Amino acid sequence: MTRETGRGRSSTPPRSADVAQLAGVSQKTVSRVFNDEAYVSADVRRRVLKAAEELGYRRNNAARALASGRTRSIGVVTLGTALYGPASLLMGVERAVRDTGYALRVVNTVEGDPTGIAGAVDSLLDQGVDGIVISEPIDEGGDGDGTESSVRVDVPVLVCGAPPPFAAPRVLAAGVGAELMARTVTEHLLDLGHRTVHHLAGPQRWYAARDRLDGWRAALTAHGRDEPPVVEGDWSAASGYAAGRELAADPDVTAVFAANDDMAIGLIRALTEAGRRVPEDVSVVGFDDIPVAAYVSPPLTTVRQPFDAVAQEGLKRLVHAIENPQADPLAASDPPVDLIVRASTAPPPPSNGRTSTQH
Amino acid sequence: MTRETGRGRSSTPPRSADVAQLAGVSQKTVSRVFNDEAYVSADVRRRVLKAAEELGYRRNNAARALASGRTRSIGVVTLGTALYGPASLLMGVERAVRDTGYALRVVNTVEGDPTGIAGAVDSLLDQGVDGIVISEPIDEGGDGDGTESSVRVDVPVLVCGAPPPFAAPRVLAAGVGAELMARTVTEHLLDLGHRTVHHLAGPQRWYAARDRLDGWRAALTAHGRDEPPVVEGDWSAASGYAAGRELAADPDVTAVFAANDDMAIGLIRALTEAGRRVPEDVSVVGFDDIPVAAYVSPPLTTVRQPFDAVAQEGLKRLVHAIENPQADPLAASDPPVDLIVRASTAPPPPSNGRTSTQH
DNA sequence: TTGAAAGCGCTAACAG
DNA sequence: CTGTTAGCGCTTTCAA
Repeated sequence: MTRETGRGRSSTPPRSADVAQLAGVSQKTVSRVFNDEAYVSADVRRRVLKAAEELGYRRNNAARALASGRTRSIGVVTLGTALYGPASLLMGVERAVRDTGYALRVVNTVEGDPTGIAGAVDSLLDQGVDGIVISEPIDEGGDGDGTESSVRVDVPVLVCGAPPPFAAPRVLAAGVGAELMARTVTEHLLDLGHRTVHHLAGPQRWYAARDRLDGWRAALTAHGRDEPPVVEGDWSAASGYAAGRELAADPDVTAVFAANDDMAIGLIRALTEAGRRVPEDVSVVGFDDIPVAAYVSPPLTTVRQPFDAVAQEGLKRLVHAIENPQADPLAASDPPVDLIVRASTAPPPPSNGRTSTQH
Repeated sequence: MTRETGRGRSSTPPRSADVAQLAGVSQKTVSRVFNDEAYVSADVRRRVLKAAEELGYRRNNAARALASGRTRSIGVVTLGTALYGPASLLMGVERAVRDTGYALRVVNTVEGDPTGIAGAVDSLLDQGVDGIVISEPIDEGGDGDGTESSVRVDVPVLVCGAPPPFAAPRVLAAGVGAELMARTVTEHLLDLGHRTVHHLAGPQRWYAARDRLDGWRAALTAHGRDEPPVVEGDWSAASGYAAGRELAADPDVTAVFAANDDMAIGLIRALTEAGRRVPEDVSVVGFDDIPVAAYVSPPLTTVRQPFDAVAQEGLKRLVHAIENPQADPLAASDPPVDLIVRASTAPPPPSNGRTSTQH
């Protein structure tokens, strides 16, 4: 266990004290230089940097965390799917976290784990993170079973598009704008002259799915239209296909808003197979703008979510909450809506709809 | 800064010493219990656990890392895309890491960062990880510019499907089986009677793209067929579309192997628009089996990569290397191939190919 | 089977 | 502008 006090290839990595010795300053001064603190003369700074370079010094984060009580890391809870939306959001979060200078730790909610998100948060807390992002919250229906209350979360939590899933003292909600987008696509369909719009929803445990449903409902209500029964899928193209077979049988269906592109594509396939043309007989819009959306047949009308912008703003607010525990949280702004009209939407067939533009 | 020595709501979280005091044992004994060390009587263990529970004790990982020199975390370098393949692999890695009991840290290679993967690795090293996974290596062409040599990587590195991108003493290569899969799909096309197979490749900086190209080439060579010029895309459906316009003009093209499904879909659209039917005139196969692959028109023949299996085995080997620095690395096994034949492939049109099955 | 002592490498107060 | 002195909460020896 001998540590060579001088330089030279030792088996253990160099410490700040080694750098200090080589630079002829105190250890604290090395710390100052690496933390960009004020009050270090340019000359000393240079000498320290040079010594550090020479030794190949890098700060020990464990020691930093222990001494300061902060890990400078943020944990994100994901759902462990490669679905385009969640995956894009995760990438946005990564970029945003990196911009803030924090490190990123990732935990999935485990498949069969009954503790779900709470369990994932717990494991993040075990690791010692300064803040938590729940990128794709789902409602685990845990009211009353105690799961929620057992975890004491004392770091700020950012939840993307949902109310707090458990009691934490400092929760920030990041609006992802899904509701407004859903409203917009529904209105796009209404504007084309459709009497009403059907909705192929995502699984309602997901808040992302609920937001879209809410937006759809709001649009119909605002325009005084009938609200047809909701069909619920599971985000998969297969479930969209299944729903499509049902909907194809109903001649009243002239417009469908699917909660994601995958389902929309399955839906279109089922409609087509049933002899209902898209968009001549039935208009379909999706959600997400997955990479192939413009190249399927027909090219899909859809909306694109501003994942990067949402993640960036959310993280700015989270970091603010971390670093200013007492201050009021920063306000959130509404992300922009990006409706992409392609060829899967059109006016309803003349036989079926009055062509009146009822505005 | 007073810390209440007893229990009670203190502002600072409880330490192992607090637990020890409450349980009436030494602090070291608490440590023993939480590390599942031998030589702790059942009675003591019980008491310690109870005290810990009561206090809401959780181990401080920073302190553990500092004292033991291990962070019990693994870092993964990703490319920051939501492409289905990379995203799926990342999710597989997360699951696999969690199974090993390590924590996961994620870093993207930054868009405009010239240091690329080396920079990402460096930042992981800064954070102090025990091992590194490079999930989607690309060739950054950095030979001679010194980028590679400057980083001293002293932890084991697992690279998925590529030779080591830089000199690190302990590098493991995880075969993802892409080459074999590419061979298999190419042979599938040959078996259908196509005289040769064109390849729409991915960007050749990606090793994943090179593997597929190699497999394609190997199949053609093994069967003594002509090797048509390679068209290179960028994974996007748009690039597949562009390539498709080119290929559609060439009547000799009867079968195309696209390096991913997105490009295949773009390609099919271009072919269709040019009047060449898929699969009657041209067969197309993709790669990845993205969620919508079965629902586009025509349903796409493709291969599915065993991301979870690859990640699991890779991580087992990485952890082995971390925990047994001296031992020989574990051997890798070949992942299985899962060819999914759907409706985008068929025998070549009679006008164009001799219908001989040349085996 | 248990405990005491000694750090791990850094930051946080204070002095100068 | 720079240095000194204490810890942060664990794991690691080494004893008992």
